[in-house]
Amino acid sequence: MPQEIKRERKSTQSLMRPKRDHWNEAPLSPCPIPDISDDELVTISVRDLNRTLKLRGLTRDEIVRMKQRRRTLKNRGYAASCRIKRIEQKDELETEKTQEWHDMEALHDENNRISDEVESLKGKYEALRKFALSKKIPLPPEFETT
Amino acid sequence: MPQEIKRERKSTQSLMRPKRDHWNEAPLSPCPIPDISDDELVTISVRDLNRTLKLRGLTRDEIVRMKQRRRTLKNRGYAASCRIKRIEQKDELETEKTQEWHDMEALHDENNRISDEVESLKGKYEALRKFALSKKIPLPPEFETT
DNA sequence: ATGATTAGTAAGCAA
DNA sequence: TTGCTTACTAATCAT
Repeated sequence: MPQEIKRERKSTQSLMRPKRDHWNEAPLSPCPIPDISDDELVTISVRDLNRTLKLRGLTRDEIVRMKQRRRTLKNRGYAASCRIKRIEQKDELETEKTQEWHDMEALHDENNRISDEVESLKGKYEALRKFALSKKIPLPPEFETT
Repeated sequence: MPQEIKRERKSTQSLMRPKRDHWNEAPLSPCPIPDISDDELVTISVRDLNRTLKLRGLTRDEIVRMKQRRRTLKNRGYAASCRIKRIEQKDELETEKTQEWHDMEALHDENNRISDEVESLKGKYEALRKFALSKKIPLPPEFETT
């Protein structure tokens, strides 16, 4: 039973991303030319980088590796900001949630306040009605019910 | 200026594999010993795995690599469920948020309803009071104000 | 040993 | 080419 193999360099139609298998891949190649710090390498413009590489007389292969290293360093930064963005969005959601919770509480309080007012008014109204009745005043029909 | 701090990978040495040109080259020898599928390798118990490996007469180094591959495959699964968990939690937060939004709307409606009731009662009370006054009935002090 | 989580890496997509 | 997002790996931590 053969293992699942290899690395599909050009998976054309697959909607799903191919599973990577690092076991069949080459190890990382170290920075070919120390002399340019990583900070510089990611910061420098493409144009300046090319010029610098030419000036130092690097071979084609070394140039390719420098380019790759640049890409890798950039990717490192992208990944980091992607993670930061993710947790920020999560924090944002949680903040909004607690805010809504507070708003809800306020609405509940307001609700209770108004409900009390309703009760109070009902009592007042009823008291007035009873007072009128006690004075033997015939009330119009709209005041007959509680 | 110091480079950014990179986390040390201690056991790189033992994982070193022969160099291979980056892409488009047949793998020299698949690291894991075929004959045991990845599915089996992650599923099987440690005890059974050890027994199987012994039976097949693998070298110490091969055994170590099989163990490492097992760990790697497990890690792959852990990472996957970690990602799933993350998006599930996000979905959960969003669901709760929309739920709270609906609850808020309901509370607002209820609030308006009760406010209307208050207005209605105030009107009724005032009407009754005016009616009483029109009948020249002296009202007790608690009914004097609106 | 197992499971979870993190940073780093490359693939693939989008602009 | 650049930036972002994803799956995967190894390291690290906790159990």
